[in-house]
Amino acid sequence: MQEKKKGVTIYDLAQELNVAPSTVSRALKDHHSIGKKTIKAVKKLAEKRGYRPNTIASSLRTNRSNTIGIMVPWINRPFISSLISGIEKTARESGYHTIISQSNDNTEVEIENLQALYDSRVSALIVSLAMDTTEYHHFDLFTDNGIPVVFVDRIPTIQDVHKVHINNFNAAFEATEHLFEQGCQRIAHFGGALHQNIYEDRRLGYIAALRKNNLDIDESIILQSSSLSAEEGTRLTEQILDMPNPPDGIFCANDTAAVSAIQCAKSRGIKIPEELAIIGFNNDPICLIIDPSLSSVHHPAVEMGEAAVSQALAMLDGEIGIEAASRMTLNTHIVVRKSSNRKILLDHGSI
Amino acid sequence: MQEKKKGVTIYDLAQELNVAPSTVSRALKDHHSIGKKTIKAVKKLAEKRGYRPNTIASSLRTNRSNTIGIMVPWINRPFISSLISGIEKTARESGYHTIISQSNDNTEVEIENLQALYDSRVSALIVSLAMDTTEYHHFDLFTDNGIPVVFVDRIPTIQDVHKVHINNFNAAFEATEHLFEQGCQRIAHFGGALHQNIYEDRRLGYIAALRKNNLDIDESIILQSSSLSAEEGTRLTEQILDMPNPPDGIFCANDTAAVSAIQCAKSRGIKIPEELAIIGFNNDPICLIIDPSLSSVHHPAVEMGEAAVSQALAMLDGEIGIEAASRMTLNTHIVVRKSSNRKILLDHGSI
DNA sequence: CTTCAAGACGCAATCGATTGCATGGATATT
DNA sequence: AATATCCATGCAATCGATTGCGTCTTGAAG
Repeated sequence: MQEKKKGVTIYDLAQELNVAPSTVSRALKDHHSIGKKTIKAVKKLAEKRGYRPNTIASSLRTNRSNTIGIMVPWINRPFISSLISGIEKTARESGYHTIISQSNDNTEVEIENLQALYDSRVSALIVSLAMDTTEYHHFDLFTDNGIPVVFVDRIPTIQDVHKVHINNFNAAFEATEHLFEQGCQRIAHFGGALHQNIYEDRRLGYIAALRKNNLDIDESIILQSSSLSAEEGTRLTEQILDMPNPPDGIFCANDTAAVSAIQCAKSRGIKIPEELAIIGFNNDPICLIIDPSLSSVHHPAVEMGEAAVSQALAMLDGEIGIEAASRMTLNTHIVVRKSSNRKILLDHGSI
Repeated sequence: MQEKKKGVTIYDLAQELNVAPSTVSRALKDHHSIGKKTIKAVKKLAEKRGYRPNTIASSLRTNRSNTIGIMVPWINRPFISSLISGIEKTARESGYHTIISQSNDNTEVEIENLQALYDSRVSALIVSLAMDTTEYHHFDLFTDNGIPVVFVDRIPTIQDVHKVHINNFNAAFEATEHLFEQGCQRIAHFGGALHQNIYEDRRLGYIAALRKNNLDIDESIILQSSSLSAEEGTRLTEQILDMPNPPDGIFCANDTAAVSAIQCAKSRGIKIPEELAIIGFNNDPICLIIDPSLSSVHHPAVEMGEAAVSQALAMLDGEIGIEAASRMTLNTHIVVRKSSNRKILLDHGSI
């Protein structure tokens, strides 16, 4: 009964069956050149002895770790954890493990942890950049060594990389135009750090929507925050509500700050959406919790994770060149809820 | 400039420096028996050639993967993603990687993925059980082979395992008593699957609090739900509000369902907390979003992750026997917010 | 000048699985 | 019956790093 602490290896099985380890190895994976009875015997004994393959040894020999590395700013954010969930699920279904690392939105930590991910020889890497990352040479280690790198959501501004993202420009355009259609004439924007293209694109989409509908573009109500945290949302909201001519709509680049905006406006007795219509971004669960419920742009987190893994695997299979660049753009749609619904709409889905 | 696709190894460095690979290996880790100039030369060349250790080879040789496996029901839940965040951070600081797997609350998936985690020879395993897991033999693979297993939050009912958890009984007791102190005389309870000890303990703590304060124990307002989802929360709330003598307080075993209860009660025009006081469990971010803000039991997710890693590492270091059983119980405290605050309190922290 | 010791480094086995090539036996072909 | 063919399996190198032990150099002590 006393199990060997070292675990069962193919050598143990080979010895017990009087065959070569190579035969055991082949038998376990139904190699055609191994006899049927041998295969059966090997598998039976493997089962009996509780044999489990040592993927470390296998990885060393084959030079394939079957592991996908993830680098994200934070794990415990609704969007990111859903993204990871999608990655893990898809990876597992394809026989890959998922190894995870967070940068805490700090480029230096990102660099450090990327090295560790490389050291463990991940088969592919999926990345959402730290907020302050503006240089990308730390990814050369991977690309130079033929390891696929797929960027998701927060992607580099350079061209020759593989990306999975949404069309932030269009999404922002639609969200802003939605506010206009609801009668807003003076729409503010709360954005994030502009060197992150997602925030830059959202800003541009917002501006384009204003232009198209002949609304003034007033820089004093186009605000940026490096974190778009709840506190920042409150601060920005107070700032615009204190203005002599406050806006009648806000397009906010995330839901966290949008919720703060709702709470702040409510506390001032401002009616939402009548006096101030608000739409957020991400379609986080809190959209349904806040009262009035928050309209938002649906951000397909799980699907993005799945798509990123698909891209990575396609590169590993040689279907897409690693040196090449690819781009996969997923669809978003706005979800109209009470915070922006001034008219009775029968529309894009609601609560 | 053309990098070898295979990457630089200690053999490459050894050859270039005319020393043995063993010398390079030792030099890279400052082995005392290697001369200072040699060490310097090796490190310099390693840097120059962009050498990165192959942890797979190292793991095979040393039989130590420096990887901690995580098995959780879902990644994208506030509590779990914070737990993972704590695990990843602590593990990384100790030189360990984190490999992640989700069971989708399904025992069969849990078993399957655990095998894969074993195959990759994780150094230790941290687990929060699937909702329907009631047998634990699939963990024998690890314990029989000397791999530390630490259970977190959703832990087995058996004794001889290592656990990190909170005192659910006490937490529930305090939460329930808090409602009593606020004047509630008929307190309902929404619980989870009772074969999961966390829900059983919360139920027992609730009952004990009723007993202590001489309140009736009415089974008709002690409800269970296997998921405690938002939908289930709504259903249970409607059920009790439809009763001829509805309760004046609810202690709910998670925040998701508690939020539904608030929304459902509000929609019926019931005043919270005056007519119905509610307290949840977990202290999820949504507690601050819902109006009125939700009182809850603070569940130290990140700290639990840290503690679990500490336990696992202590076992790896031999400070704690692997066969033995240990238990680490973290403190909770109730956070009183508007949903249960009938009196003006100066208390355990608030919004 | 000899001896001993410490310091510095190399040799070769090892971890477990994989795989190209070789080999032995059985079956089939003429 | 002899040769060709195929099937099943074994041999041994390999992946990259680690490590016990042996060897050689050099400086110091006697």
